[in-house]
Amino acid sequence: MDEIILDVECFNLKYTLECGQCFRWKLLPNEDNTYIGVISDRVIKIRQEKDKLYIKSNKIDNLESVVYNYFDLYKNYNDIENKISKIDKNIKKAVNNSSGIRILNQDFFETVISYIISANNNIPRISRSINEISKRYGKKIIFENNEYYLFPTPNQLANATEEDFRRCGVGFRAKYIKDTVEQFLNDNISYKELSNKSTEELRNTLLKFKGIGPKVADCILLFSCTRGEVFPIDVWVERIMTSLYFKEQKDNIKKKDIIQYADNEFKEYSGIIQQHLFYNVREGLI
DNA sequence: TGCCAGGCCTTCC
DNA sequence: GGAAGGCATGGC
Repeated sequence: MDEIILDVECFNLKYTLECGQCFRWKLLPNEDNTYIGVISDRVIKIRQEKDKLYIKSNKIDNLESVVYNYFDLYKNYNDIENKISKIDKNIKKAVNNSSGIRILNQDFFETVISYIISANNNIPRISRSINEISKRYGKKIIFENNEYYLFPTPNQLANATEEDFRRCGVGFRAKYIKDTVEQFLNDNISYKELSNKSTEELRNTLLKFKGIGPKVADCILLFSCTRGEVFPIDVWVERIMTSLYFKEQKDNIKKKDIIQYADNEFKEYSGIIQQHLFYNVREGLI
């Protein structure tokens, strides 16, 4: 099997895949810092040693550009981390703890469904549900004698019922998923067309789907639409932002106030800062 | 047992 | 437009 080797800078595979923005990558036991997962139409096995990535796949054509795009390797994160470290001492500390996190560019439809599932849910169960949906409806790929499944297209999910989704463990979100799949099919939604919209327009489009509220919309915008200026606020980020920046008013702080703070202070780097904060607070580092 | 999980929808004011 | 209550399910 061919393997490609890429030089990278300011990149940490572990932090990037374990900071909660994606749900399907699996750390292989008995292999050092090696992950296996799916990017668009192929299975990827990837390992990092210092500033080198070692990558294998069932599909070798365009592999380099697919990996570059997915892991956002075209961008200079040294510059970004230097800039945001100057914002304040909290950010500096967080970035120092998790240097090398990158914002992934994930598939739009998969991200929409994944984050609908994420609402009021926990990460292990989110992963199980997404894997179950892929296994039942996605294309099977054999790689190194194991079976993997692509995330299904809207067409592949066209005949799945609400009850079918419920069997994948998504609970009350089944009807939201069913509804969203129907909208994708009826309106023939393609990311290519949506990508021309402004962030505000695109958010409003997403908010029309059942099961997508402000937080889920912002995650979709950040993790699959290259909108780095959004600042998704979940319970963890709300907690840490309140304790870091709103200590005096902690009893009546609103999400609106936190978003305004991020807009003013973090600006176009809100998204990457949010990921550092999320990783740090969940790992108990700050 | 009761509470929580990367919130959102519906109902009611 | 804003505040409550309900929601599937599994882990702790």
